Amino acid sequence: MSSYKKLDFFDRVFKIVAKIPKGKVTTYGKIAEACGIRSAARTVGWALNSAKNSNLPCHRVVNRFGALTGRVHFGDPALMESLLKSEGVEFLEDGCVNLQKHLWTPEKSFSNNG
DNA sequence: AAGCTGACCTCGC
DNA sequence: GGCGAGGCCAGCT
Repeated sequence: MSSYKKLDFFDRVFKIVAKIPKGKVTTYGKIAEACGIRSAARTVGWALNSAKNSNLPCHRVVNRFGALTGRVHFGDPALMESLLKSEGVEFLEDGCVNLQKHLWTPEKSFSNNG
């Protein structure tokens, strides 16, 4: 079943990111893995690049360190912090998100053509 | 049309 | 355990 359209993976990311619960954050790898391809972690980021044009909560997506890498696309890192903090997400001295508390794992339930 | 780049992660030595 | 290279997909030049 590896004959699915390529764009399918791309869309897959949008659906997952769109399903991220408020006050939670996930990582690119988790999304990529949920899509079925953990190696496509960077593609997930690229997907968000186009997703930033949508209403997807891109700010809830961070790297495995919890650092807000997409700050460049948001304009300012404080903006993402403000958004996340507003949702109740805690930050560490390093400026990273408390993944151990807010780390959310995407569900692959929808992967069943749902 | 071909090649490089991009918000990353995982594997190999 | 640390460093280096590979992988995935799409967009831009």
